[in-house]
Amino acid sequence: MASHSQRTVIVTAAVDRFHAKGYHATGVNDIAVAAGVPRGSFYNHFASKEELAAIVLQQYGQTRRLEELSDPAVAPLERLRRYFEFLRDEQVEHHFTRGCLFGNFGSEMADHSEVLRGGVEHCLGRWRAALTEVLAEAVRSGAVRAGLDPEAAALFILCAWEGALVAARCGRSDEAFSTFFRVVFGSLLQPGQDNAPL
Amino acid sequence: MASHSQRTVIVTAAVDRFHAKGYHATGVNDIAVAAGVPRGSFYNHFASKEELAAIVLQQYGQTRRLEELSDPAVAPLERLRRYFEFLRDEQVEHHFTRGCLFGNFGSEMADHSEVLRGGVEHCLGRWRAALTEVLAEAVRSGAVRAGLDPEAAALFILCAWEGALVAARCGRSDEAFSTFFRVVFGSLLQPGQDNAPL
Amino acid sequence: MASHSQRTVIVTAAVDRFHAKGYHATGVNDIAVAAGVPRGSFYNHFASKEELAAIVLQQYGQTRRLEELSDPAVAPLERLRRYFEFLRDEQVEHHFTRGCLFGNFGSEMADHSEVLRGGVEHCLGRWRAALTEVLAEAVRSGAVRAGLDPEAAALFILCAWEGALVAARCGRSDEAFSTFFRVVFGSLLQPGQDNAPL
Amino acid sequence: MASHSQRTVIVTAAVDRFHAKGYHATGVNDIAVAAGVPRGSFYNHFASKEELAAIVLQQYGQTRRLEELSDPAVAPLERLRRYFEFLRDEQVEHHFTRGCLFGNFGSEMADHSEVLRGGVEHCLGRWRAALTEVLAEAVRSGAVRAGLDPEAAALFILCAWEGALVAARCGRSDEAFSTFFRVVFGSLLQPGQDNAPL
DNA sequence: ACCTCCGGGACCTCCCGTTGGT
DNA sequence: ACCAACGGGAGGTCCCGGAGGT
Repeated sequence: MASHSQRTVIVTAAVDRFHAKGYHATGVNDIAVAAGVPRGSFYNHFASKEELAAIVLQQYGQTRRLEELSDPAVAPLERLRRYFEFLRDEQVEHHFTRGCLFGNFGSEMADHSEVLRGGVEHCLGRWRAALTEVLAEAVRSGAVRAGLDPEAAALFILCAWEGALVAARCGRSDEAFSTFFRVVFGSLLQPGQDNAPL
Repeated sequence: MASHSQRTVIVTAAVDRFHAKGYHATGVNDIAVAAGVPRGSFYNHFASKEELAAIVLQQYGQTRRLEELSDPAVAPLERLRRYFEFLRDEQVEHHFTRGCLFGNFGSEMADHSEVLRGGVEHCLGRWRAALTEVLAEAVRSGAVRAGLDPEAAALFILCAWEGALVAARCGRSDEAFSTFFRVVFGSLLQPGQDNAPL
Repeated sequence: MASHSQRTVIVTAAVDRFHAKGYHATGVNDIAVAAGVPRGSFYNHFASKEELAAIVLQQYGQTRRLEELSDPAVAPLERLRRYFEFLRDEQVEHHFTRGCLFGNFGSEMADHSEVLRGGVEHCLGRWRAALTEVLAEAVRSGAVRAGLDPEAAALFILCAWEGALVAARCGRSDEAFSTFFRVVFGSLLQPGQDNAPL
Repeated sequence: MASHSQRTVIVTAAVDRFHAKGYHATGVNDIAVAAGVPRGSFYNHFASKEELAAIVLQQYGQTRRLEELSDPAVAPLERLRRYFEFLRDEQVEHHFTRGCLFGNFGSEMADHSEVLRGGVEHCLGRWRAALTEVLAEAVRSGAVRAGLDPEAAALFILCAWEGALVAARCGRSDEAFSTFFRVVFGSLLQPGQDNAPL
């Protein structure tokens, strides 16, 4: 049990460090220090830094609150908006730093680690699936036009969001976020066309 | 000239290495080897790896073919499409690896290097400005609806593209690219609404 | 114990190398080679070269035989003389090279490393305290005149000795040492005045 | 001529840098930057860093104001006191940093560079000779007791001073200096013995 | 005569992963 | 099961000195 809790402590610390500094810039030692465990015990719990990173990806995924996307108490489009507002607020709190661990790892590691590329792919897939479901609901409820392809829209919106994160980090401003909201909720997901605000 | 040949060689090699492996995973030695210069000579040309990376950013920017975006011989929307087709083909040739150096550096380094964050911001700004100009032309020519805000659309499209690059790398597929084209050219930039393909 | 044996080996080697070559001219690698340990292990034991140097200072202090200065079996003045004869003989054995690590580090590093400056200050303070005690005993026993201020005399003698070390190294002769003995024991610490040999 | 003045600029800058940082910690580049000359031109003027250091030693010697020690307008003992007050004030101005370049180079380099060891020896010899002369005058004038050996006293005082410099640097206080003055001028060079203040 | 550029080598530091003893 | 100690190797940086062109 002790070992299990220690493992949890390491993973939690690793989520934070990897998110803050990226894969290469985070040392095994950084993580051990942040977790308050002796460095030497690291390899009792994880075969390698890479394996830990894959676990961290899963753990980070559980903080993405995908369950809120399927809350039946809220209208689908409103749910979607609230969801991205949550993501946006998270970034604002961090002063537009850190971005999304999926995008960060994808960008830094996809070409160099099959396990991390696959991990990010899996996580993004689950994310996309959740978005797809919300959008499908919205179509069914008539909140968006019938012709919208939920799967494609989910992918596109997800890409736009990930790109907006990078732009916001580099610009240290929320312009990319506000534009994201304007386009996605004011135009892309609007039934009519006359009121397209973009 | 001869006196700068070695510097140029280093920058060229560095563009390739940084693009392929990212900032942290690329060693000064990697670059020196790739450039075929002794590593001891590196600091005769660049104050630091970070400074070189900033120069690499500029150099990479010059391979983005922004000038094609202002070719008056081609209709604005067609120009824009061809431009992103060029970017897409580049990725396909690399089998969906590497992505965009701007996004890569932005994601990996924006929080940790002011000079690189600023460099990416600057490059993205020039990129966005070029996109804005094309879109403004498209509006003036009636190719897209009059209400479109060229500046906002440019930022959004740029974000969507950067996100698509990450998704394509992680999925090793062009689905993100084809979706990008469907949405951007089939819906976002369409004057009418009946044909919205998304 | 075994777990500290390597650390001890490194410190011992470092005392020798720092003493022989000074701080800057001694590389971490020099020390590792002298100690017979792989250089990669160095930072398992010491946070930095500077930290090791501080430890070396303490270790060197323990070879200064301060305990001989408080040997009650020998008359205070005789004790003092024997003590400096020991120091002198050490230098003669080394053919007037190396000098005193305290003086060397003080001269080379005091302005550039607070930790080493403080370390030298501390060591010199303990040295001075031991000298002060001997001189106070000598005053109490009447071996030197009652008016002598032991604390001031200790500092002065210590300074004169450190200076003599530098002079002897540069002159490759013991003239500075013999003069030191003539003045200190023949004049400064003499009760009478007729026999002042200087 | 231009080359000669440039050489002078380099030497002047080198005196300052070597004095402030020591031999090893001062790079040829540091000196070139401080002198405002291109680094590459350094070896047009000096065969090596070591050669420059030897020249710097001479140059530094000319700032020691040895001529003041032979000013016939001032009584010998007063001259001597004023001289060391000048040296002391110099240190106080620098907040007890830097010390004496002779002692610094002697301590750091005597064992490792014959040319610098010899240079320091020569400079200290000239210094000692000047002190010897003042002391001999003092003896002749009856200001100090007839039995004093000027040559030995000069060496001893010089050693005590050099040691005091190191102690003052490490302690960041003038205690070593004030003690030096008390002992040298209050005791060592006093004709009588009853008033010996130490 | 000058000085840009060059370059082999070494600097201190720290990496990630393993081993051996408790 | 744990973890201090280990270790081979590489990290970015900078050294002093020379070579070659202006």
